[in-house]
Amino acid sequence: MSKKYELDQQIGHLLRRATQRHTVIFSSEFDHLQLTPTQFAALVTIHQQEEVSQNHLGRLTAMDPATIQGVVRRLAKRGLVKPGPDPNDGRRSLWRLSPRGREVVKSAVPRAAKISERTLAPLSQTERKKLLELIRKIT
Amino acid sequence: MSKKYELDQQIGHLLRRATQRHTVIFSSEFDHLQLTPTQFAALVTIHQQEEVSQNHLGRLTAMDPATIQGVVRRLAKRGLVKPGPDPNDGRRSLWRLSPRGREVVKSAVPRAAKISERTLAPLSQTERKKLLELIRKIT
DNA sequence: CATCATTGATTTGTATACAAACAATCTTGA
DNA sequence: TCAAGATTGTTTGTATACAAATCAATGATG
Repeated sequence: MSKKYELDQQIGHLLRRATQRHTVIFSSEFDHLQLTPTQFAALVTIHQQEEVSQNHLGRLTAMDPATIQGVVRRLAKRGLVKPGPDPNDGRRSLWRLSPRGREVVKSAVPRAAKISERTLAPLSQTERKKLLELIRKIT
Repeated sequence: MSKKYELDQQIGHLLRRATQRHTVIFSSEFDHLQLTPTQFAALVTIHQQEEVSQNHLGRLTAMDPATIQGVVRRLAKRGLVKPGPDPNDGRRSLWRLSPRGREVVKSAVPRAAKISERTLAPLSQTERKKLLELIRKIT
């Protein structure tokens, strides 16, 4: 006797639904800054690295070369990041935050914490810890 | 003293990473059928409903009207689903599986179970249950 | 040092994902 | 019954996401 296939019990579907809810929360907090989750991830990571090549940035933020290319291009168009040459490697461009980019990161980080908080709001402190631990294991 | 902002400790980033890994597993199992996760979700749901309108299908699978439109259109182009008129509502089209669509679902469901299994492989049985329970809570 | 594999970045094509605006149709309430 | 509001589905535009092909530049190896 085969069990019925239930979408709501499949990890893939649940991941998708949870991501959707998180995205809604993210947009509501970042509405004024007009930043997407991936754009924010890229900005914060450039901030932490000071200076980083495009593909390396992609690896640090889990985006493939084609994806990070688009993200960086849009951030550059808005003047939040600036490219510079790599004296040791003619293929690379090294990306840095512009002054405006630094401002944005500064005002964004506290909001980002709030987003994680709101996303995990249905859970107790113990459950939050457990969830992060378990998700990390299947990553 | 402010703690450093760590991408790897944010629920949003972890959800994204876990989804990426799941997608890779999904693709490897469904390579021969050339089905995406959302396409499969739509097919299974039509199968369970026998007959369903486009927007309702979208709600059942957590896709907005614009997204489900594209998914259904691609499935229809491949002859896996067929539209019919709704005698009670001139706006609706009622979608059903084609014979070929039923075959695909039949061969796909066991593979889908395997995908969930592989995705959760790093976890014990207890942990799997716990993870599904916790993710469901933040959905 | 010449060759060949590797890496960095871009481009094209396909597939979600969703906001916003729209036309057609249906439902409801005064 | 009829006007107002809601629902169904489409279209446009923007933003991931990734495969695959390509080109330029670097690195490794004999």
